[in-house]
Amino acid sequence: MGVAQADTKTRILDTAQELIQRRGLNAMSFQDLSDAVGIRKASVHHHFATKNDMVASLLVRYLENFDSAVDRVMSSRASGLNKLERYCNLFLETLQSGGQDKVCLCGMLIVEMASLDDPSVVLVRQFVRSNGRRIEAMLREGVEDGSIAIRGSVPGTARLLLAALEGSLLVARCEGGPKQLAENIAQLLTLLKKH
Amino acid sequence: MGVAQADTKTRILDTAQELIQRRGLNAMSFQDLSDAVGIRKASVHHHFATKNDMVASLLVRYLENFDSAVDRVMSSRASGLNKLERYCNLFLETLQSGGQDKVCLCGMLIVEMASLDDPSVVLVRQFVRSNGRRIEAMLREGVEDGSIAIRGSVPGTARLLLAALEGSLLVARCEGGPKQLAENIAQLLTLLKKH
DNA sequence: GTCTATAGCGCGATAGAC
DNA sequence: GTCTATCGCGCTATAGAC
Repeated sequence: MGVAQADTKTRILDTAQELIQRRGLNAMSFQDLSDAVGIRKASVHHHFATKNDMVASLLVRYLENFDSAVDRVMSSRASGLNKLERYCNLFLETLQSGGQDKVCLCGMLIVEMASLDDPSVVLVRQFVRSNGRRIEAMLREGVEDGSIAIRGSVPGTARLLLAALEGSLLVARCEGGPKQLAENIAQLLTLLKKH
Repeated sequence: MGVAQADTKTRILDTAQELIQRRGLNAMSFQDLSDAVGIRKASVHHHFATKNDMVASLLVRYLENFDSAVDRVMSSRASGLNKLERYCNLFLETLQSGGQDKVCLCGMLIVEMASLDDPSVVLVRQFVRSNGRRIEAMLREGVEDGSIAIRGSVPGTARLLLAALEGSLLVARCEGGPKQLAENIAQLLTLLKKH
């Protein structure tokens, strides 16, 4: 068998994710997917009956992958601050992976939330809540191990941090690119570091 | 003459801004505008030949209005921190004005930048650069008058602040609403306040 | 400045052969 | 699982009467 090519369903999802993160949900069509994957539009519909089904599948996969990546960061032996730094770098990888100009899939879909149907809306909200909670956990660890000093509440700081990361992804792609995002992350960590 | 109704062009722009901030550029059509304003689609085209012309006009007006609002904030006699607080509240007003669920027009258009043509792209970039510079000015004032203490560079802090505001607008509309945004702003100011 | 009417296209989605 | 073909709709944009 040798190295198998990713199955069609996966290739469709990969392409869809790339296009949505770059252009947005409403600027991506089944025709775009069909062109990129190299099959016909009707064949795309065979794998995903409707556009909303596709987005929902995409979100499930994205949340799983992101969660796994965060698991890996959190299960390391590093300090709270160090874990947080590696968590922030997940967003940097998002911007850089594939081509450029990508934002967080959920950041994009929050903006286009009015175009989403029921299952997808819930999943986007879940991403925000889940990441908020995990940032909280890292902050608490950092406070306990002495690597982080926060002003204000832990949940408040966590929510601000997530918002700052999503916003930095946005702004970076119109001014400064990955280098700008890296600077924003460094600045964020400076604010949290215990001096 | 009494109280004149806003002219048609203005009413079209008002509606377009509302719809774009709520749903996105690609989810707003000339038909939507025509329905909301109460004239026919062709009449909308009389005022704005193409969609891109309309977005460009909208951005020019938005940048002017936002700049004026920032002028008013900056020309007051308040401390640097106080000015910054009032500046942040401009974003809170954005979310609350009209209906709800609105994000910054430029935040929305950064996300949909791939769908923009030349004049509009430049204007969105200009918004980011201009606001970055003005936040820098307020930070410097605050450092001088002793109301603000920053860690890291002034330009770095300014860029992070703008990104955090844009991101907070996004996240707030999917979790927590205006109350959440207000909390994020309070948290931001806490980080900057000299203790 | 507003209207009716329509061109021309791309979209999401479906039917049915292979 | 992929294909050809097509439906029905909404979109941006234009032509031309009033």
